Amino acid sequence: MKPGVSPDTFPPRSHEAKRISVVEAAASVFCREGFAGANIDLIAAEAGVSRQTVYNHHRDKEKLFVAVVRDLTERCNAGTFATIATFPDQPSNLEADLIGFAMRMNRNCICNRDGRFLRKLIQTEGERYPELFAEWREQGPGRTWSALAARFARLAYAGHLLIQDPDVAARQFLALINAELQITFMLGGTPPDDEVLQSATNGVRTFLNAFGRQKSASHAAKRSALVSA
Amino acid sequence: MKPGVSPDTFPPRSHEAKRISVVEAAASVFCREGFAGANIDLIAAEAGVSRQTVYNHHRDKEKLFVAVVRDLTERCNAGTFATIATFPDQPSNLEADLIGFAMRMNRNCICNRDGRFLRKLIQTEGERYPELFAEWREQGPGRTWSALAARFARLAYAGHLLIQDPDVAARQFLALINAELQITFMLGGTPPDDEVLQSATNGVRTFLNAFGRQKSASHAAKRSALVSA
DNA sequence: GACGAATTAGACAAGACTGTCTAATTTTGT
DNA sequence: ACAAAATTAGACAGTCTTGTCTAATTCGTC
Repeated sequence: MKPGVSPDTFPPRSHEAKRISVVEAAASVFCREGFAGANIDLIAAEAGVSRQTVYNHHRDKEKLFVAVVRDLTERCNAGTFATIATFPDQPSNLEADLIGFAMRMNRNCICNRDGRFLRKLIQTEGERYPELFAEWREQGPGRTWSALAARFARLAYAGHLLIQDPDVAARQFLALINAELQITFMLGGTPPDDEVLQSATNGVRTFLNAFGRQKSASHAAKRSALVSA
Repeated sequence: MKPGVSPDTFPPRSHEAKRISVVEAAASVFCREGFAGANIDLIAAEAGVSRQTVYNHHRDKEKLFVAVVRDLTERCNAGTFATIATFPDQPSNLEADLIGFAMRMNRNCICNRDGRFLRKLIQTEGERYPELFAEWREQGPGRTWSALAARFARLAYAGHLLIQDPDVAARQFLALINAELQITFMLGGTPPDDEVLQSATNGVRTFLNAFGRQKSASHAAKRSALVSA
């Protein structure tokens, strides 16, 4: 090879930029192919670096994998806490505000690249790295659910909801707003916006029918529509 | 193939018994190691046959994988429809009957070996075999959800529930009764019986609060308990 | 008991992958 | 501009895996 001018990307990237490139490419390949099927040469090519650079930054395949999971976990947690911070503590329109929040949760934490990748890695390799994913479990869902439960408890205390156990309500809220996306998630896909909205809307309505102070207006309206049909 | 006397134990097993052994062992290994990581020698050893026998029954690794998925899909569907047949159409105690049904769904369709294995294979290899899993999707969740929705529609028509959209209600029912088991499922584990019961109970109560004719007694009781606390 | 089909253990070629090494080149800090 | 550090392409040994083949053995059935 005779590189008078690097034919790669426009400018050469820094040391740190390459480390990031490698981890990103590795995340993509590990998700697509699984740990065993992932190929270091492919990761290097996808990151736009040489194989040796991959080994320079991360001693071996296993260390690289751990780095990928830690990176995804950290970013997902940050995104999730940032999104929970937008929880509607003083709702003007409870249903609309909760649907908005549900959409933000889905878009920023569950359907985005990091969320999908981390979920897939947990599903496929979780049993192989118990300690690594135990760490994720404590830092991620454990604290996330507590934080969300606290917000629901506040809403209940303020009289907007009737909740017995805020932890249960928080888990059920998350389950409900994703109820219609399960199949897509299982196959690793990204649901289109309108499906996400549909699932969030249906989920929030059912949640409010269960935990709201009275069954929501939309429910009653559709009930009479059903009767007349 | 007429097995007049079937020596199921250590003595030599029949042709058909070996085919089953191979598929079972393959399911286990594919789940544990993923498609790429699965090793034919290991499958053969785990099935108690020679490697050549594996190749005799199934031309190659990919055909073996497809056979495993078809086998699991078929058994899971059969189990699911059998369980849906036990849906409480004429409930004496709606909450108790639905909790019982939820437990049967969890135990016979979701937490059992076939359910866990099939779910894991879909998650890990779903993107690699679009047509295979599209088939599963139509035959499995597609028909399952319809069948369950029909049962809920009947309950609603008989006046036991207030449901606008039975399909949405069916999906939300399944989401709710598993809401507390998500993490365990993600990591491929089997939740203990008491957790399954807890999740089913909480899920059914919330479901009935949302879709029942009035909020359930247990809810009202706990609500006053909460207020007094 | 005997015959054909199935099974077994093992060898085998072909290919893929990991992780190391080297020598040349490029980038970065000063 | 210069020296140190990082990066690159490529070769390489060692290992593993798949799928085929063969020759010996066992099984099912008459």
